[in-house]
Amino acid sequence: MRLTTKGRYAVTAMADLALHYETGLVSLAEIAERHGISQSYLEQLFASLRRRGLVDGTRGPGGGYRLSKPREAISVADVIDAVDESVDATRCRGKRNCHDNEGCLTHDLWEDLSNQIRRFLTSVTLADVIEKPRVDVIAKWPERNPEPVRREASA
Amino acid sequence: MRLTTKGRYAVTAMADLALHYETGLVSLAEIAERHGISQSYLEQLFASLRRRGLVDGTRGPGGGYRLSKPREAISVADVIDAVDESVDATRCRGKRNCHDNEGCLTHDLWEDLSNQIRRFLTSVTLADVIEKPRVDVIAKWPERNPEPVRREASA
DNA sequence: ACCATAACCCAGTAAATTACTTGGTAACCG
DNA sequence: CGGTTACCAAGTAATTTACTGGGTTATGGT
Repeated sequence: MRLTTKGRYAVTAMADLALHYETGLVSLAEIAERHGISQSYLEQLFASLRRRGLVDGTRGPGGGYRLSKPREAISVADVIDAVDESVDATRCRGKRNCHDNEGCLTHDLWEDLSNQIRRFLTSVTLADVIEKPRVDVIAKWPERNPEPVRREASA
Repeated sequence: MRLTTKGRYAVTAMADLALHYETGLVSLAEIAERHGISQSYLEQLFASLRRRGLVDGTRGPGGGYRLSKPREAISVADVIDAVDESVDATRCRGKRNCHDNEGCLTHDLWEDLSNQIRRFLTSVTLADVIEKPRVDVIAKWPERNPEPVRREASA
């Protein structure tokens, strides 16, 4: 399972682009400055984002980056996938060969967890990120067993 | 966000204990053998699990470990917490000082993600893990925006 | 009493990954 | 034509993970 500073930086930078969508192009120098991220590191991340078609770059003075799609059309999952490779929680990367060429005892668990995470990150767009009403409210799901330990399953 | 082999090993080992709950004590040698995990590494993990009161150990010949509570009373989150420290996805570990001593642009997002993950892992017990009907079914939530990018919200 | 077995404990290390640096080239604008 | 910015490739420092080694302590069997 991969979810590190790299992915966080990428989402932060993309959120920045989303915020300044009308302003026009945003340079990496600005983003680096605003969020305290190494500019060269950002360049690497944007190389990936560009390859995935999430941003367009323009060179020369006054150049910079902009989102290649509307803010509502880019999910956080898209961004993380681009730089982080995957949010897969299984060891076998989906193939069911974790132990002795068959699924390990916990394979299904990690697969399910991966699906949950993916479902959540896919449901949140850059537009959601930059408008402040907590996305937790947006993505609210019924809580079934918030405290499974201390009580009988009454439902 | 931390969710690595360490946590997976721990959950696998605990699931093994859950499976052999009636049999009595299970030695680390058995677990190591069955799942291809280094025994010394397991010892470290079980030190943490013991400190958290999730398992009881018995020394001497015929000794080993057993769950200190019923299988239904131990969640996957308990296990991962014990060895992995946290499944917190934020950089600031919950404190809102990610950038310039205030919450960064994406703080809420990671906090919400952490809550989602926690909610899921808390809802799955060791009993769920070892009985095969996919826990995905158990923890099934209504899908709101499975593919937000490519279609209108028709629901 | 003794020995084998297992938990228990501490500290070190190899491998992998992440985060970042350095040093360039290519397009664009005035 | 010179400065600015994206774009590209490779190397390195720091951190973390996964694992090893060398012990001590409790217990059960003979």
